[in-house]
Amino acid sequence: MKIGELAKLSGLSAYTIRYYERIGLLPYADRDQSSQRDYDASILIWIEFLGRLKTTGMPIRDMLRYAKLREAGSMTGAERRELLAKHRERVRVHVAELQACLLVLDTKIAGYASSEQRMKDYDAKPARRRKPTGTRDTRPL
Amino acid sequence: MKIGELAKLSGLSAYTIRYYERIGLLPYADRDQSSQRDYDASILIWIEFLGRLKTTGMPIRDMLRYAKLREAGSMTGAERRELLAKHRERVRVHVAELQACLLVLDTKIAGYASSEQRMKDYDAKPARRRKPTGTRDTRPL
DNA sequence: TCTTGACTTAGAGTGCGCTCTAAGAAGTAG
DNA sequence: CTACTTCTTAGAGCGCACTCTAAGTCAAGA
Repeated sequence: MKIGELAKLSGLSAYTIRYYERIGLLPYADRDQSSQRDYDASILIWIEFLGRLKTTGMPIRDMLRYAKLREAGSMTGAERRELLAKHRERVRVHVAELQACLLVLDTKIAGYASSEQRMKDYDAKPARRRKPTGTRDTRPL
Repeated sequence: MKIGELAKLSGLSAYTIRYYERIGLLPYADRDQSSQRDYDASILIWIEFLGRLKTTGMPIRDMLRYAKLREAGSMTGAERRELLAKHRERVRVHVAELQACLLVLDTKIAGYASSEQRMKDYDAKPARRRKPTGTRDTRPL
């Protein structure tokens, strides 16, 4: 498989694939007789995993550390496990933060929605409006 | 409140506060007689909200759009609501992705843990080892 | 044969979000 | 008064992760 095809299958650009190889995130690829990269489909699994690390916000330098350990062989399993476990905890914390932010967003959006509702009420019957009693002020920021 | 104190209370650096003002994310602050910024505590609520937008991955240009709408007054409520609602959906999608990634990480970490266990077993009784039967190969990537 | 298009390399450029520098003014403690 | 800290500005610099350019090689199709 040439770099263009790998790009399509992996979702990375050919630029990015070469960049990843340059920095060591992807292993040096075999070249064909005209020194073009020739990939085995198995690389896709690794790229997919890198994508998950990236999605979860791992910086490239940490992925690189993982990649180096992986290349170093099976003796590095404990260290890799530790690296991933620490990362997992960070991701969990981040997910919890995001969920808290989602609650705030929900509240704010609901506030805007009720503002709009009050606007519509006002437009529909401007002479009949009265001080709201049971409804607290939900004017958004 | 001067910029240094606001920096402490908000968690932003004074550099960042000035930068945010420069680009329009924070309103132009009143200056005292010696032209130093003098803040009202109410700005903290806005900064906190910006922080949530940032945590959830909103780019500054979108925060800026929201800030401009906010400054433009209450007529922009519907547009702000829409902006936040779209953002909320993106965040929800992202959270779901992260949770999927967490499952993969869990599996991988469990794989390393069982590798280590097998290593220990091997070290403990190297003469008694046998082909695993009920246990599938959990060698991690 | 000619052209098209995908590939190669080293290295420059981009966009984001800060982060810091330089030079100077003003308030505060000893 | 002196020294120290905190502030002011405009603008330069940085780290990250790409993204692209330039100049050239190579193989396949009209």
